[in-house]
Amino acid sequence: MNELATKYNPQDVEDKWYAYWMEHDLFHSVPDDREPYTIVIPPPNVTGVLHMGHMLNNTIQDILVRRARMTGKNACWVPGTDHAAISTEAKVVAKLAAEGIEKHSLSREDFLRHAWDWTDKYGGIILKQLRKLGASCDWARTAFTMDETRSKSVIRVFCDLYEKGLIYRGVRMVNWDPQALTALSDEEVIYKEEQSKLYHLRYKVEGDDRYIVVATTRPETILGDTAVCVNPDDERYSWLKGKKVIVPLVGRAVPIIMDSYVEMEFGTGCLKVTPAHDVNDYMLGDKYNLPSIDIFNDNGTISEAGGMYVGMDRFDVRRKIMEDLEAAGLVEKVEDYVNKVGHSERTDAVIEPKLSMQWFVKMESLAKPALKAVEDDDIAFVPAKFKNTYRHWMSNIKDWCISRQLWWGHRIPAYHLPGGGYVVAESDEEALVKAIEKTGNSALSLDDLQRDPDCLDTWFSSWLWPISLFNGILDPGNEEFRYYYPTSDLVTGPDIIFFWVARMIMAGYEFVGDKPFGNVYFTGIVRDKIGRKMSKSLGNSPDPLDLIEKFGADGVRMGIMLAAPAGHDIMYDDSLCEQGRNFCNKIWNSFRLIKGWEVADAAQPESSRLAVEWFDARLNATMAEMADLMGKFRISEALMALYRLFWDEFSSWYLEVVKPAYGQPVDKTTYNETIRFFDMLLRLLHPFMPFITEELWQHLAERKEGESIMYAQLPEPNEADARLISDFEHLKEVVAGIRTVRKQKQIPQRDALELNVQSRHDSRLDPVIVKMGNISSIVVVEEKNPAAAAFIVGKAEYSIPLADKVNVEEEVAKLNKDLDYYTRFLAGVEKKLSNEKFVANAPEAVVAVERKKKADAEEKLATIRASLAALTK
RNA sequence: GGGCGAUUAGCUCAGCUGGUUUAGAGCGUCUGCCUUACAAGCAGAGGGUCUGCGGUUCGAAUCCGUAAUCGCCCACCA
Repeated sequence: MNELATKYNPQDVEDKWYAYWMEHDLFHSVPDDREPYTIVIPPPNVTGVLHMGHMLNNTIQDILVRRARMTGKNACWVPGTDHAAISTEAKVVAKLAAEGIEKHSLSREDFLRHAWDWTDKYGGIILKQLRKLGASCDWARTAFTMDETRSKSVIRVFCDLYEKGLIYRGVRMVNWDPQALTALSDEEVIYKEEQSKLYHLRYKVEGDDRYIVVATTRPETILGDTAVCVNPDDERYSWLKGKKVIVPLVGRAVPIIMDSYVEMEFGTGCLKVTPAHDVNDYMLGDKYNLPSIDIFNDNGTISEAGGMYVGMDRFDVRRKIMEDLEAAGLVEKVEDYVNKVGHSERTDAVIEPKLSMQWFVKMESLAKPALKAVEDDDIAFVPAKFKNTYRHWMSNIKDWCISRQLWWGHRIPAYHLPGGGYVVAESDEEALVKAIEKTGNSALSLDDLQRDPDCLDTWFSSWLWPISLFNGILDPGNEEFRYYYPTSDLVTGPDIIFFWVARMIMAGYEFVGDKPFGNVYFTGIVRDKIGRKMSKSLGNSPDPLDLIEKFGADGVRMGIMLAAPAGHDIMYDDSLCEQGRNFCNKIWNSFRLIKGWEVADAAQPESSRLAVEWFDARLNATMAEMADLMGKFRISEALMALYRLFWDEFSSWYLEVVKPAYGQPVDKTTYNETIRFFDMLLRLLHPFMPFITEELWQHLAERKEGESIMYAQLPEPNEADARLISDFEHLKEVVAGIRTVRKQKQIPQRDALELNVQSRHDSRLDPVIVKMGNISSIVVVEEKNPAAAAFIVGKAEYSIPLADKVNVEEEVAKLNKDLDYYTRFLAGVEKKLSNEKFVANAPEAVVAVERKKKADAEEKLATIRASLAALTK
């Protein structure tokens, strides 16, 4: 088998095994008697490409799913994509624009045809990329938020909520994206701190030669001013009561209103009121019945209503109007000012608050059971700290603006009637029936009904995902839904806790009456080495596919997982992947070693028998530790435990002990046990590193066609012999001591040495010491041989007689160092024990530990003193 | 403005209800080694007054208070 390359080459195996798994349909799940384990993928944007965040997220899901499969569960990981209304529509609009086609020069139907073409062309690339990663998704179940079942589910839910009175339509101040030309929900607005200016403008008082100064960050909106507001308690302005001021440049006289909303300390204490373009001003306008002048077109240019600068962009106007105000002597001063500006999450355009007719969902009643479920840990958040964030949002929840002025998405199933009013229905036919019923006009035809032009927020389909994937909205009694729902774990980023997680929980209780999942694992955000978020614009995000090419999928998975505790951001660096790749190589070479052995019908050496016994215990201990850690979603710690088991215990110790001398065969018993261990290690590794483990597992024994490590089971660990494990730890130190002596005295490994030992309690593992240290014999001595190099392990002193090679002074110095250390250590323990309060108050067990420490230290000191005496007599 | 979280070795992090021989791991660093599985490796070594200050306690990285720094979330001061 040593014709195998000395280096593992992932490219030779990855695609091969993925194809094998697919060919044998190993990812597919159907309901059966086993316990289900279900994960639904957070659907990536249909036209997106894989980035580091997906990489982390999907690696975790694959680990959970593969492990579940290997512990006897019926694991089902459902993949799919999201239509991503705004961002997909934006991409299509941009593509059309590049071809010289304006969106609105097309009919809705033609535009949608282009959008579907685009989706067919670029859609699902990301799912193909996930295969490179090894994702064991049940591809036969691949869904799309705009496929038939999901679309019908969305419409059904809309109608249901409408019937329940939880959906309403009305004119409200909403977040307007002037680039995407649509309303957004509050969650889709990202506030960014920006360096801007605070402009102090002079408003002349009507019929007076005085003026007042108003501070604003948005001078262009004076075109829509319909009042100026001051605090009623502000004595500086009490003289203004009942007066009017003239809006600069515009020349409109507007009233002074007085409201305690205005902070006297801020700016000049005078607030200009533009009800159409600011949420608070809207509130004031409402309260004081002010006119509202909408000065913007939908695209952010000045409208006719603005009266000046018509057609100019809002930011150009800001510059221009300041010039004009300056020229007119109406600018008091301009200050630097840092404020927060809302940007569209999808297009990054600066949000414009805008009054418009939109559809909303009343959230309060939906939030109640969803909040309780998380409070009660019926749905567990990992890490739990996100409960705080969730609680806060849920208990201050606002109505959800669900309409978007887009064409790409689920069209709102509302039909406007000729004489005003509307009906909501799941189909055109039903709408007509309802319309006739409502109007009493039996002559109505479909042509008389105007379907509402708006689409629904993307998240209005995503929040149904765990339900609609199993057709639980349209057919809640179906077998699959009853089997797979509620799903087990959800793995996602904390950035979509409100967008998605919270809403799925609400949907679960509202539409099914049960939670959508049991645990939510929040991943960290992948950052670069210096802590910056990975982003396209910074160019600091590696392409995951390049990494897979370079380090292998297993190496990348391993590397990224080593650094990823739940909820902690991860600092990505290529060295992590290198570590993963190196580990693959280590596994590969261990395999080469074992497969290179010749097997003989010989007696098993005692050292090998002991090593087998020990490693069996070690393996079981780690299996138990991993099960515990995985149960707590401490995945990276479980992986680290396994990494160390394989590398430090199995490769560095077990294999070195049982490895036959060069050219010698290995006995059959040891060989079989070694294969058994390797098989079990591969199983443990498989969820983390699916490809290399499949490759080696297939080589390890004859396998039937279609057989796979994917379904090799992980047994419950046995009770591990803790005593044997700790004895072996002692042994490792002894061997290390021998190695140190060899190194210091420049004695090659091939020269056998005698080992002396004093005050030792156990000789059970001596054959292993003999083999690992190349020891000719272990001799128990009463007194230290002065011509021997010594070292202490635990309470025992070991020494290697070396005659002339030993420098007595050095040995004495070494012993004195130990003497000093343990003397001080003993002093510390004695101090504790002589403290009456400690002995009186500390638990008995703790005191006993200290007494044991004291006794051990005294015994050790006695040994050291005796050796020193022997050396210096 | 409110809240939450963090601060432990050069880096990334464990350290769970205070008491595991005077704080652990991985990576990196340094020193030897091309030893017949693996230099993507092997054998070793060094490295921390647990962010500062105060408190509680027989005992504090761990609990409390406080300050600083960083991060995140929420909020209608233009």
